[in-house]
Amino acid sequence: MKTLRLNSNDRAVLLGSCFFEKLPAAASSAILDDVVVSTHEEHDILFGQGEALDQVFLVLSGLVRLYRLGKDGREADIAVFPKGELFGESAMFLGNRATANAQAIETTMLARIDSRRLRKLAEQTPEIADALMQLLCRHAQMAEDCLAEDRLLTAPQRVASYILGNCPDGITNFSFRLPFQKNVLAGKLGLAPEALSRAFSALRRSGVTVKGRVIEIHDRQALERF
Amino acid sequence: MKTLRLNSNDRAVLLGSCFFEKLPAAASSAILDDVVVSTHEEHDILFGQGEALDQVFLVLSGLVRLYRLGKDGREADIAVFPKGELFGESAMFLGNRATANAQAIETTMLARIDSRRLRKLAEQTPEIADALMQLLCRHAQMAEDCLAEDRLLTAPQRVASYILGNCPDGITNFSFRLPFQKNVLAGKLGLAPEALSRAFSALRRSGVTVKGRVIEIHDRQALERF
DNA sequence: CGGGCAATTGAAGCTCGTCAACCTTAGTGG
DNA sequence: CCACTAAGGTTGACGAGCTTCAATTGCCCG
Repeated sequence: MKTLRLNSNDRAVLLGSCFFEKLPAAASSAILDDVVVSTHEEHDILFGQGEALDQVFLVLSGLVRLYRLGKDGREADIAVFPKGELFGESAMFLGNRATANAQAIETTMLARIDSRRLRKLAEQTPEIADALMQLLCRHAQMAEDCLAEDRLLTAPQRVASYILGNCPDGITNFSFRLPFQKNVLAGKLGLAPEALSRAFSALRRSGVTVKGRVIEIHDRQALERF
Repeated sequence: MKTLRLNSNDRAVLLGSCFFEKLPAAASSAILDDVVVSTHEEHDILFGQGEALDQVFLVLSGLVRLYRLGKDGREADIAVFPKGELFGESAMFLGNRATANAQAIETTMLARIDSRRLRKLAEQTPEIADALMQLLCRHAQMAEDCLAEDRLLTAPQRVASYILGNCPDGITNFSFRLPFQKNVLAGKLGLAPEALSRAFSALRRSGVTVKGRVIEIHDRQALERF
């Protein structure tokens, strides 16, 4: 891991991210004042469950996976964060201890924000507090969505749901590229890689073709009915 | 559903709840200024997924279940809120739309707080904003915990984990009473009632006895190893 | 004592995880 | 240009774990 200062490109990514987007410029630059940038290789562990954690992270490039470990060493993914996502914010309110592990899935650049300072800024600036609440809310929703899908849907249905989530409304014919390896998608959906493979096979009958990372939907209706 | 004003007992429950506990008195009474109380029978639906929702709820007595519906009518529990818990707060930040259904599991009294007003108060009062962030964080964690347990643990392990969560540290012999029907516990753990039953059977061999709603642990170590 | 509901138990079926083998692709070096 | 390798992905076979349905037991409150 190397640490750097913030360059202008990084700054653009930060300001364009979901969290900073709606903040007034003054608030943003107050936060960005002492941001540090770090780079990580694929498979690098960013922090581990239970460790002290006094920073909040924003993905400048690459991909980060949040997961927990079972007693037997098995891993369960909680979330996957692409470029522009802020994560690690919950430690801020839970005694500065990480509640999960974080790992870089690809070569990744992170912006690191001091959480104590951010919290102080949130006290002084209602807009920042509001942005934080929206972020927490979004993350809570993501987890609840996952939980509900895990409990209500079968593997092919979860995959169908993921595909539909990437397909604009009112279009029957559509194609898009997975933003990561199938491996990662499987983890995100709570499936073994083999199960994901079989799910794709099952969806072929409903007009889904998969070539490498490219997914084509030929009949949106059929997917929705699945 | 009947609606009432706030009496002194309700007020005590509110002020003693996790959310209000740490708030300065001025902030609390500002919020409680226009609180309304409503009563509900067992099985009453409090609100439904997708409905407009401009209130936040606090359980004064009884029990509330948050759940989502699958296409086939099956239900997946997201959370169960006992007395003193605040819920429905996420709608505040997501366009005032409920993202799940809520149902009274028992005869229940709710305090209803206008969410627009609460949000305004949060802007003006950093302590309220902070309490909200902690609440959101706790709820996010609860969902993540559930998700991780669902994915990492078998049914008996999840039940063991639930029992251990109700058993103070450093004690080998312990007994407590379930705060709700086994039915509800099954839902909370993402199990069919039959599966919960079988899980209890399996745990008998590890020193857990169940009589009605009373659970006895005779060997904490054995449970932890499970 | 009996009705009704929760809880338990049994049997059957389905979904998914696991293990192993195989295929495909890309990258490497002769 | 082609053989070789390595890693991701796919397929098959099998078993574990949970759901479902059905029947039974246990329990509370009339």
